[in-house]
Amino acid sequence: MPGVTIRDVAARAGVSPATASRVLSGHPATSVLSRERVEQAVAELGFRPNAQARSLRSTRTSTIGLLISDVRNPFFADLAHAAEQQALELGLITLLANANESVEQQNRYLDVLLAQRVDGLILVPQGGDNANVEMLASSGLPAVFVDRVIDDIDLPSVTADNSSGMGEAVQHLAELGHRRIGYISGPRSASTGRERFAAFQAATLACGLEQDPELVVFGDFKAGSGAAGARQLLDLANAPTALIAADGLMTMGAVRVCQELGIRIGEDLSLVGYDDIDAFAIMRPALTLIAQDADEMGRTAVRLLHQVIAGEKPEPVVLPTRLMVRKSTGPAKTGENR
Amino acid sequence: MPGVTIRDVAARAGVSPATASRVLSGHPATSVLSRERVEQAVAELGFRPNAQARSLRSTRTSTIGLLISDVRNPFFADLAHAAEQQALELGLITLLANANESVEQQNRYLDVLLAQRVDGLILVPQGGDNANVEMLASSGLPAVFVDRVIDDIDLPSVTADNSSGMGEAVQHLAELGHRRIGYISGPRSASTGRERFAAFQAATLACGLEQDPELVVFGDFKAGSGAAGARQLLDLANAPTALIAADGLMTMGAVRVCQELGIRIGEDLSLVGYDDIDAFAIMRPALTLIAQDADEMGRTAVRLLHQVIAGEKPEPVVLPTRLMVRKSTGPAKTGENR
DNA sequence: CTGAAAGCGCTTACAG
DNA sequence: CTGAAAGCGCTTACAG
Repeated sequence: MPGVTIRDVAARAGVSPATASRVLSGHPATSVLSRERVEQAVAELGFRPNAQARSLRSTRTSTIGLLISDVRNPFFADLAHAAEQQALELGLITLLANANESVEQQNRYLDVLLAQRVDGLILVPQGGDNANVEMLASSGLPAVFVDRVIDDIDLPSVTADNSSGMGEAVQHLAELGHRRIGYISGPRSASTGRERFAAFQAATLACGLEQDPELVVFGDFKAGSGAAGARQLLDLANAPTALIAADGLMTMGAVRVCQELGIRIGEDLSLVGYDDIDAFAIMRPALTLIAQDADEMGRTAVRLLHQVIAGEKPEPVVLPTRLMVRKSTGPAKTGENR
Repeated sequence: MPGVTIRDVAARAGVSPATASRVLSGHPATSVLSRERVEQAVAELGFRPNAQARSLRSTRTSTIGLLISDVRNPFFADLAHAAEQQALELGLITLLANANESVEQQNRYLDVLLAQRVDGLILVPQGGDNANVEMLASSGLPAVFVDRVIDDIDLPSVTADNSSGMGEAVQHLAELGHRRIGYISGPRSASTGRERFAAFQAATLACGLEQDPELVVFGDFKAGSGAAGARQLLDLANAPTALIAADGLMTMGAVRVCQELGIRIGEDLSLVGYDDIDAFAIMRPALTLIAQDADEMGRTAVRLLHQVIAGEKPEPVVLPTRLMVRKSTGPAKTGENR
């Protein structure tokens, strides 16, 4: 393939490069004879069109970028998988990029993806320096937000209702008699971090639970911060009887700490996780959690992007979240805290 | 950005496109004055170089492709993350593609990645139709295999020692008194599937365990097949007292089935998983497993590819695997099988 | 249905 | 240090 160009193909087929190009791109104005000859030449030469040159001319790549915040987070892995399958159905190829929960890295990939001239971009925006995202939005390149959103940037989006599932979770714990609920929050820089936290505060207020600021600790959506947060909350002189973590990885960290500390989840402490991850189903006790549909979110993002590419301006989509009650939540221990 | 080209920048800076290009690409032969002017023009215009055009001319993209077999498999997610970080350190940007354990999809992405003219490619090859991979190998594009390998294709590779960890696992179970070990194998189309299975057979033979073909079932490295396999093995009239699954996802499936069946892992049944996944550490009982270092594998793959790009021909690397004994394995139940 | 020609946006010897 | 010019590999009006 190296060095085989469309002129080689054309020469071998005895046609002009223009005709070869038409055959290759399925243009209707080609004769059967040309088609046969060109196709044979392509096969013989092992010709592989140079996408760079092609899209330089035609300005389409049939490729979309999907910039997620963390491949290692099962939620995003699921989302990416579903998005990619949906894209395939629409004839689009997905190039995945991993921001690794870092704005700097996000911005770097943003540059690359734009430079590669993807036809569109699906973005889980990081918080922080939005200059590049603003540039993206104003560049006219079809783009949509998924999962997270940046407030002042007007792009179609698919997000989850970060409020209802959280509300159900708090109410569930309140009904079990918990008064002091510890909260391991996502970062304030992410819309999901802010919204879930706001929902937590609103719900604890509505249920008349304690509003002690000590009960809230901020993490970064990674496991380490969930572990650190759990440790800090459980070390409190007046420790909470229940914990909610605001994403899957932080939940993992919290579970690990409980195990290290010998705390029996579901008995000594109630724990509500976030995201319906396989690992949470096989844990014993199985984890009560706030579920969102990662697959649907990924598929919807691609569909929205497809509409944007087609020139439409789709409305924002908000997907439901819901509490799945399993075995990690139980009645609050009255009297002493463990 | 749309429409802003290097000539616009040059015009605004009062220099030729050639000079603008030199400044942009850090060519030494530029005056301070030109540099300043061009940089200012770039900033004012929000110019973003077109990577397509650039690499069409220079034939380098500073981009590598990483084609993995399943994003949702934590092993590959970890590997991808580590590879990407290592690539960044070497100034390379990673475009991730997900074959989804399908040759067809792999081949499709292979086409795209080649068409995008990545500077190199890291590939977890699927089994089946190798035509495209052969083409890749003979195309001269720098490429390396990671995790899996295709026998007759001579490409540098980094793999794990699929034999030693498996050997330890079988021996461990034998020492606990297990005579009938069920094995949930990966597909024969993958080198890892074949090698682990061969190691299992060799080890059971060496330990003098039963060689009943009924004890082996073949899956596809996905959770569903692990579940189906476990169910089939546990339904046997003469069911095994221990199970080994050949990858992380199939292990997850097997665990799920045990739980559904009310089988107590570590007591009624010993279970050895594959891959050192977070979920397996927080399970109760914590899972005994065969661990390989996904991070190191990802990093090594990038390093090898980097060498290939530099014109070297690196030796294959084989990383160790090892048994981590935790709580899911115990003495074989004598007498009745549950 | 086909070909000659121009051009997509850059980079790079070649002169100076 | 700089510019004019050619060219990377395609595609696409424009004529015919």
